[in-house]
Amino acid sequence: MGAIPSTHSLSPTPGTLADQVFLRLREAIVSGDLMPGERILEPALAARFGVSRGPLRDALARLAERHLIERPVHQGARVVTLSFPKLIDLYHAREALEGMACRLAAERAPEATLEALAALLDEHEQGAALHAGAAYVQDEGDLDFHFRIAQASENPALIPILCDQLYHLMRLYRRTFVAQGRRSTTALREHRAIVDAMRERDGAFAEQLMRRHIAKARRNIEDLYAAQLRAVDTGEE
Amino acid sequence: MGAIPSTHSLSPTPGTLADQVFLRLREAIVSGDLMPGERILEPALAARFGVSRGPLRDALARLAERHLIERPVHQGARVVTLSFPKLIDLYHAREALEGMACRLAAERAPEATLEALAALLDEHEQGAALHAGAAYVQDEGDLDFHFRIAQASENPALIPILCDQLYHLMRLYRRTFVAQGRRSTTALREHRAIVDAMRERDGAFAEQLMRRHIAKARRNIEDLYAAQLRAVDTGEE
DNA sequence: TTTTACCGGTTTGTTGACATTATTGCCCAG
DNA sequence: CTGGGCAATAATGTCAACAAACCGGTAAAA
Repeated sequence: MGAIPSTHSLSPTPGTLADQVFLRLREAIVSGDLMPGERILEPALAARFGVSRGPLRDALARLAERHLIERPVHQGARVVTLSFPKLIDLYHAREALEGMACRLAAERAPEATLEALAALLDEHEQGAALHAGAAYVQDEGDLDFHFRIAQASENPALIPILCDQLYHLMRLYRRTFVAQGRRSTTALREHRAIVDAMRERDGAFAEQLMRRHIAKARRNIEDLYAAQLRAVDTGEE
Repeated sequence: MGAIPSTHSLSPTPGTLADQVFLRLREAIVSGDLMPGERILEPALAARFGVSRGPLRDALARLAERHLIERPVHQGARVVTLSFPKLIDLYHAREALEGMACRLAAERAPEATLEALAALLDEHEQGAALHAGAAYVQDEGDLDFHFRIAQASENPALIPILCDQLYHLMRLYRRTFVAQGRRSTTALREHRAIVDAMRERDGAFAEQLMRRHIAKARRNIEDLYAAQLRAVDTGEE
């Protein structure tokens, strides 16, 4: 459920080799198969993917452009290293971009798209009722919701930034900073309010709701992190 | 004055060959040396830059990731084609991102940075008085102002998007859609108001002012474009 | 006359090999 | 025993050559 339907599942010719390597490598990074900070050896990876270093380097150049890897000169490539401040920075960017995406979607998106969004929230509600506490699928569902709103904005300047860059970084961070506990039910309510505003075509209000929603999530993470720091500071380990 | 101080002008080793080709090629595209929509022949460009196709393809992969060129499979690379709707989309993205950058800069940036911003506006005022009507330097100055605010946000998620992606696309569009007439003096006043709010550390207000400033510029362009369309429609040519 | 198939030339995507640079292990001095 | 310098090793950046795919023109067929 969810994930990225960007490639329309064309099996015979998924494009060039470099494209395939790019996709597989990105998935390997985001899914945690390659750990953050881990060194990437070109010969080893090329052999693992069964291609030469040419297409691999092409893919590495693209991934570096999307900040999923870092490539200091003559020192090879490393998976990007994560940090809490960077995660907070990400949330600030999301607040601005997804707020605007929400406004544009509310103003422009066809009725059917907004209906589909509402239907998606129904699914999430049932999913939450069924296997309650399955934080992973909840998180994926949350990202899926935001992902679809970005696409509904129909703004080709916003969509790539959100869907091709920030979205994957978020998935990477979620795997690492597992924190963010029981916010799913209240988050679902906020999602409802956002979609309601969009269906009323109130772009300004929808933007405000989305921004508050993301800011709330950010503050939640900041609090959890601060508490964690305090526990480590005063306590054991 | 102006331009991008990203590379700290290190003459001996400006990095790898691919880096140099990337920078030169980006400049060639943004400066109009390579026209929008123009096909890019790899052997020809490689010869022109005096390198092999390897580093060139590396640079092409990066430029494609930044949406400065398009690379359909097996059909070579073309400089991105411009359109008026895309420009409007850009302005929406800028409104969101630069608004947030402005808020963060107002809250975080050191006092000296804000003073430097005010000083920059003084320069712009004198420049406008001196060679009044030199639209080119005014535009460059305007971009420089926005560029510096992005950096003052100190948010490594926002800065690359604005400074490495949108900024260069803006330069490219300004060369093509030359319109935007006498908005420089009123724009300068708006810049002043923004910096004033920042110096008062009023992040929310600074964000609002920046967003209105960019939205105003967008509407100005939209009006000019609509008028231009009407003239073509009813008139000659 | 228009459409379609073909074919040569060109370009791209890919590969393997070469030179330069960083990293690792080792040896020796302190 | 520890730390610094040095050589061997391995990796990166780059280049030139190969194979598959596209483009244009030509000619045959409807």
